[in-house]
Amino acid sequence: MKEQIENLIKDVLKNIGIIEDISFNVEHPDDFKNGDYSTNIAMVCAKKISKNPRELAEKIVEELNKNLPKEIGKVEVAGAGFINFYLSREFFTDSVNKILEEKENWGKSNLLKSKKIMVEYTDPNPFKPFHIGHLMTNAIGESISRIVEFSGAETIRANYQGDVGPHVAKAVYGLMKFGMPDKNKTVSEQAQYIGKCYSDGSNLYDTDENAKKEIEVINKKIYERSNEEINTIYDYGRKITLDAFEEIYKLLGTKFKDGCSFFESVIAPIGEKIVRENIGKVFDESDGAIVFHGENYDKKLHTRVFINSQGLPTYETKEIGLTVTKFEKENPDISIVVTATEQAEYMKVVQKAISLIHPDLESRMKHITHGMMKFASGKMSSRKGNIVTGESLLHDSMNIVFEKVKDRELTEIEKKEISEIVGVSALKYSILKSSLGSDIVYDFEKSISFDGDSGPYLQYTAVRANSIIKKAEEFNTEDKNEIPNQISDLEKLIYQFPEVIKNSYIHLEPHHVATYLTHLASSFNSFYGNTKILVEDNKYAIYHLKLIESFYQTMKNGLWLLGIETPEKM
RNA sequence: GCGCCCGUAGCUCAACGGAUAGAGUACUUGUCUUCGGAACAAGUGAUGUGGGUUCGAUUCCUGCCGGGCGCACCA
Repeated sequence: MKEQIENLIKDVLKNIGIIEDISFNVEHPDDFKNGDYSTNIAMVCAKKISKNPRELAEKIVEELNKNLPKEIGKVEVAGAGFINFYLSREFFTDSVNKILEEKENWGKSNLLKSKKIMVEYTDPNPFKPFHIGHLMTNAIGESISRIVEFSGAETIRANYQGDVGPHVAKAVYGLMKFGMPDKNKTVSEQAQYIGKCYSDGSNLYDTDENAKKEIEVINKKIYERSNEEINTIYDYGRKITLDAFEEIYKLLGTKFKDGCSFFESVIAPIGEKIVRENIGKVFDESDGAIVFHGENYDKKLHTRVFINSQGLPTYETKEIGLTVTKFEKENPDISIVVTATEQAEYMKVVQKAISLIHPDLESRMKHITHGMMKFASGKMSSRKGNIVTGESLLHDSMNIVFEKVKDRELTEIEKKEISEIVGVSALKYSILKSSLGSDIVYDFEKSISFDGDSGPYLQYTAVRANSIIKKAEEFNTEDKNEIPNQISDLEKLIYQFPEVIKNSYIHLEPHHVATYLTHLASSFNSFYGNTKILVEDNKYAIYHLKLIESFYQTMKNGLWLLGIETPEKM
């Protein structure tokens, strides 16, 4: 529709003798009383041809009115020279029908057709807890994956996990000292125990000289796989913690592509080889280490160490190995990496180094970053008094939802499913509702309050819509097939869904979808609160039901883009 | 010190350079013998600060103030 209006305007400009190539906007005004679309063309042109913008606007409208397509009801001049387009009843009725036809495909586009996009996100480390940062990165990465997928791209979900290095040695040391986890306990409990061994081992490393020495020996043996006992402990701990991550991914709705869970143990030697091959070309020796002088290429970059003076590869080198491996394995058109902002500057340097070795990759690497999660209440401990991890936050959220639905008329299985779906939604929405730039403040109480600006509110609104659709099956709609002349705000919002997704993709910002859905839900609730549908004297019942159904479909598809499921009831 | 990001109602967040800066929450008031009240309707309340560019600036440039992150052998 937007393109159609743009073309109409271009034709008119030609007709009235303005052939200049001028860039102008066609957008949705904030207020529906200013039309469904609006353009600033007259104001942009007026100056160039030194004319009064309002007069020019009048003239353009006069031309437009000569040949108005059926989708446009009327065109008006307003304000300083805006031209406002009001869409017709026919347009809205058609778009409702279109949504009902397209169903789960409603909102999909071909914007990224035949493009392959890899998204790497989450990146937790085996032997360590799944913390809140991982939860954030996962929510954002999953949503971005779904947005590009909906835009027609072949999407590859990838994950990168540090399964070797000092943190692993500390955990293995802890396991040797305090004993292996109880195999009768759940995977999650065993993983928590291993996480505790890591943190205890880490403390000893800092405070106890002997422990430090032992851990360094263990670290070396893990790399070499030279000690039977250590290998057994390592293999078991790695498996348990990875299995625990899988359980979390399942709850969060993430499935990484087979073969695209990359591990540091495999990646590190690949990176090291590349760096060593490029010493003297890209990398230099300095104080016994191999470094990259970023500032030689761009004043805003800095120097980073790629191989330390003991000859060991650093994270920078591994990143090179990872990037090259990704492109060799899947050859994506674009490779997106999602991490916290603290890695922003580091990544710029690494990507510069990579693009010197592989110039063709420069424009295909994208890094998007997000802030940290802070807590409104200041309480950093979970309900059980432990440090809040991503996993504990998730379970606390689900438990609170469970308490809320405890007394409802639902089966135990339904209650459990609902707590999972709604608990995840509360967290994800809190993360995804803001733009990615700065830190977010997480208010635990607010996110599960179910009011207004929350994931559960959106789900609740969808459930209400679904409920009335179900109820309508037993309602006699005969002779209730008139179409109202008046166009509701709900209709004016609903057809914009594909444009919102496009906008979200262009900026790689999921919050546009979240903001839109909240606006949409409030518009639905307003419609619902003011319109009696299943009553005998509603001659518009059939159309109203269609409208509600198209709302439900839009909300469901929109929530999916945020990685949130829509429950049947709650 | 240098670089990157950010300062919007009491609080948490929106606003492709456009119209009267929108929501939620909190507070005040009203609606309803509910097609799921976890609702609807109304009111109060904001662009850190000084310049500049523009027909038009929360948005772009710049000075200052205030926060976050990063700046060589951690990941």
